[in-house]
Amino acid sequence: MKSGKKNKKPDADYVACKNCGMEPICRPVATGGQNVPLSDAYLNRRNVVLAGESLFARGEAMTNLYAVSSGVFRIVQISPDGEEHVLGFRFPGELLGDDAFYSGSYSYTAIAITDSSACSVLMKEFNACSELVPSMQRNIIELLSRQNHNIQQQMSVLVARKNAEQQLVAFLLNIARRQMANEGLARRFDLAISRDSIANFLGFRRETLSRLLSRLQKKGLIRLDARQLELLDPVELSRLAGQQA
Amino acid sequence: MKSGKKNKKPDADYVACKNCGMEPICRPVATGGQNVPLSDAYLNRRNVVLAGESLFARGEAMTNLYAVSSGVFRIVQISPDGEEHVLGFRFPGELLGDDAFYSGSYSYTAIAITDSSACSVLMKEFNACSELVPSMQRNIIELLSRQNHNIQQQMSVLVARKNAEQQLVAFLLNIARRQMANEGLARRFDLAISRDSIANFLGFRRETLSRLLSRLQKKGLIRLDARQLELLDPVELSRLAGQQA
DNA sequence: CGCAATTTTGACGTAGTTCAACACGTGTGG
DNA sequence: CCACACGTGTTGAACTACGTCAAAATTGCG
Repeated sequence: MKSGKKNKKPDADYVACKNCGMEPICRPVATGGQNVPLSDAYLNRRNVVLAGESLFARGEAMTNLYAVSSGVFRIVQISPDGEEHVLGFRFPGELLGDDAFYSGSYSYTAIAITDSSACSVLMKEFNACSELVPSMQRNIIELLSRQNHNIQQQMSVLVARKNAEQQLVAFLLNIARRQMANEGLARRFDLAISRDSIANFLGFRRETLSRLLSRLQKKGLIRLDARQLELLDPVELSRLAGQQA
Repeated sequence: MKSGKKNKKPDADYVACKNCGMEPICRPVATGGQNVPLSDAYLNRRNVVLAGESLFARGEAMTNLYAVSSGVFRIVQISPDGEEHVLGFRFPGELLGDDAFYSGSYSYTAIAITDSSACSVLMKEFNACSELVPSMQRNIIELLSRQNHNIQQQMSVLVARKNAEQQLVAFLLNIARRQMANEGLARRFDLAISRDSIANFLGFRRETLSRLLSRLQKKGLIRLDARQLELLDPVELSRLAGQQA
C-alpha cells in the first residue's frame, strides 16, 4: 500500500490548461469575455473514465468535443470481419471526437486505457456561441489543421518504414514527445499501452514487437520494466528512426 | 496526331464545382450574397501547373488554399537523408495546403503528376471575409474535419494491412473512388501515378509492386495497360481488401 | 496463493527485399 | 537514320525479416 494506487479515482497528473489542445475554445468562456450567454453545461471539466470504459462509441451522435486531461485513450474501429483495429492513441492535451464535425457522429470508439479523465465542450452550446464569437471558429480551424498535420505526419512515419524496428522506434519517440504535450522529449515514463495494442496499431504481431523491444534493450538503447519505459540513448534512437528533431 | 495530346494545355476533364471540396468557401463569393466587399483576387480559377512542376513547396508561407480542378498531384516530403517520400495524392475536388492553417506555412510540397490545374483562394481575403460571414468558417471547419477523417481512415487501411496485396488493392479501390469525387467507383481510368510513386507511398519496393500487379492481372481481377487501369471484378477486389462499401 | 492474462522465447515457413538482368519507349547527337 | 543513354517497368534467384505455431515465463488480480 504505497500510494493511492488502489482507489479508482485517477490521481494522475492533469495536463495544464495552457498545454491543452482545447484551450483555444475553453478560455474565451472561462474568462467570461464579451458577455456571451453561456450555460454552465458548456464546459465540463475532467469527466472521469475508468480503465476499459469508453468515452463515446463509433456512430453515436456528436454531443461533445473532448480533450484528454489525464490518462491515455486508444481509439478503435471494428473491421467488417469483427476484429478490433487500433487507429491511434490520445494523450493529455489532445482532442477526441474532432473528426465528427463533418458527419455529426463519431467515427471511432474512444476507450480509456488507464483510469483517465477528459474535459468536454457541449456542441450545442459551442455552435451557438461560435456564431457570436468569430475568433472561436478561427481557433477551432487552427486546431483541426494542426491535428490534420499531426496525423499525416504520423502516417508518413508509419508507412514509410524501412523495417519494423525503424517503425517501432519512430513510434516510441512520437509517444515520448506527446507525453510532454510536445514540449520536449520524456526520457522516462509509463507507457500505459499494452503490447497487444501497440502491435495492433503498428500492424505487426505481438511476438515481433516483443522481440524488437528485447533487441532494443540488448543494444542498450532503451530500458523497459513492465510498462515503465526509459529512453537511454535518444540521439541514437532518432538516428535509427531516420528523423531529425 | 490523334488529339490535342501533344500540346501542353491540360484539356482534361475539370471537376464540377458542385463536387469540389472547396465549393463551400467558393460559392458564398460566386453568388455574391451578403454584400461582402471582395477583391477579384479572392478566387483564382484553374491555375495551370505542368507535369513535374510544384504548386507550392514545404516551408513556404501559406498564401493560398488550393483545390485540384483537373489532373493529379502528389504531395511529398524530403527525409533528412535526402530521400523523397510520398505522403499521398490529391485528385480533382480535393484540397491542397489545408494543413497549413495552424502553422501558416505549407508542411509538404505539392507536385503535379500530369498537366493539372488548381483553383486557389487567397488567404488574406479569405480571412477578412470569413470574419464577416460565420457560415464560411463553419464550412471550412467541416472541410477540415472531413479531411481529418479521410486521412485517418486511409492510415488505418495502410497500417492495418495483413499483407502487401491487401494493402495494394485497398489503395486501388481508394483511388478508383476518388477518381469519381467519391460518387461511386470508377471502373476504368488513367492511373497517372508512376509505379515508383505508388511503391514509395505504400512503403514497398517497385519490384514487389510490379509482381503484385502482375498477379492481380493473372487472377483476372484487374487489367493494366501502361497506366490505364480497369477493375474487372470490383466485388472480389473489395472482398480481398477486407472492406465493405 | 493460484489462476488467467500478458509477455517473452524458440523453431520453422513464407512473403517481401535485394541484386541483377532484361525489355520497352523516348529523347539526343552524330 | 541509327547508336546510345536514360527513365520506367518487368522478371528471376537467393536471402532475410517477419509471421505462425507452440510453449515457457512473468505479471496482475481475486
